[in-house]
Amino acid sequence: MKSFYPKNGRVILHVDMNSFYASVEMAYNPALKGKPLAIAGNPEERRGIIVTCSYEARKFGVKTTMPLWEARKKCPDMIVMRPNFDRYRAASRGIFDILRTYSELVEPVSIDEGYVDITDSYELGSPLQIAASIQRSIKEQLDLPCSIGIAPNKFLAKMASDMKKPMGITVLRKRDIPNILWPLPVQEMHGIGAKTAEKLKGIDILTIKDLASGNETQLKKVLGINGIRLRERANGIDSREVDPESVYDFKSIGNSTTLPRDISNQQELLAVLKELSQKVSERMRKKNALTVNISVMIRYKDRKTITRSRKLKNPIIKHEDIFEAASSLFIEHWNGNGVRLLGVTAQDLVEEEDALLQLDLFSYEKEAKKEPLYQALENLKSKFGKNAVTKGVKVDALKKDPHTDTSFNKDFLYERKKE
DNA sequence: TCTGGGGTCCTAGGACCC
DNA sequence: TCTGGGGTCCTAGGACCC
Repeated sequence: MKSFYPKNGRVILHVDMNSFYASVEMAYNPALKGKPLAIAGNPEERRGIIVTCSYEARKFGVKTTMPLWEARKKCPDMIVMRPNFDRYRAASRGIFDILRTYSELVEPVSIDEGYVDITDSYELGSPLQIAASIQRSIKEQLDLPCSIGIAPNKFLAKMASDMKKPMGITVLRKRDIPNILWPLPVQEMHGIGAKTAEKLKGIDILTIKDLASGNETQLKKVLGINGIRLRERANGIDSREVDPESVYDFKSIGNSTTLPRDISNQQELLAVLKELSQKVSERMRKKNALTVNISVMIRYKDRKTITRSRKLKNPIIKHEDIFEAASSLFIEHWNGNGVRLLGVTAQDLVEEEDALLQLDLFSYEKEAKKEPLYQALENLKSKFGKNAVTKGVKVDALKKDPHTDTSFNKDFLYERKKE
């Protein structure tokens, strides 16, 4: 079995839940099984789009992101439910707990899909046996269906999991690429959407095979660096590792909302921004993240959407500070027309320690002009509390300080931190 | 009768510095 | 009088995915 894979290669699974939200509802209420079911937002609040639907509903042509009225026209007997996110999150936790019993190298990529590196799990059986066991466990323990792709890298595993649904298991070896991957139209590829497919059509690239042998200079001209990467993927090359830590790696935290009706009253809009700021702040606290960049999104009633962002001098986390940044951005850029959607996003997140470092350096630059370093640090300490003085600050601050005292080393500073 | 909300990554142009 | 070229930061927007 191991000889199926290149020497020293990896064995990666991509586990993809089938119509996840709908399946969770069916597991929760088995009377729904076998029926056309859609999870959709409330049309009264202008959130009436299909989020997920069961395979029975798909038979009628119902698709994700389709407006609810259109889906109902196609499938009048469809059962429609509002999303129960707590339920889905609980199911998701259960799934990843199961996956982690097969390998420690589990990387969730969204609520309903993830990669598992089973290269070192050979004692549990062949890759095919492991995949079958995972699929069975998830079905038996949680009553949820999934499809699994088995391949030597993430990209191929992802493509493979898409090939048999529901409850499929697909092996995609390097040598299968010409027969299985290459005949597919290029837009089937993960990472290629309508726009990219259109651009590729312009240079006569229609299938993944065309892309695999495409002219690099031409691809770079049309798609930039992404063109080169897509060509690599089309050839089955992908060196990304399965990274269990990436879940903790947040780049931004944002909340947005489509308003139940278009609003052009500034007070009302500011009230919405305030609520969004509070939500963002709350989520940041849960993750111990601060931000140095706030952005606001405004979608007007004609659906024209703008985003405006601002870099901040100091990291913030309090909802008042977020609201202040968001509201000033809004007031500066809102054109007065009716607003359909508002969003607030904290971009450029920094961890608490790094944030203190930035805070300190900023303050230090001011202080250092008048006092020697040790005095400046004392002042910082009294201002921001002892935790404000972190190891990072000292090292950087020392580098910058013209009055550096060599006895003023890191050890001393570590001690200070412990106080 | 319309078209959600959560993200990531990349590009491009202007400011600014050397 | 006539102006280079590289690098980085900031901002806005686009493309894509689930």
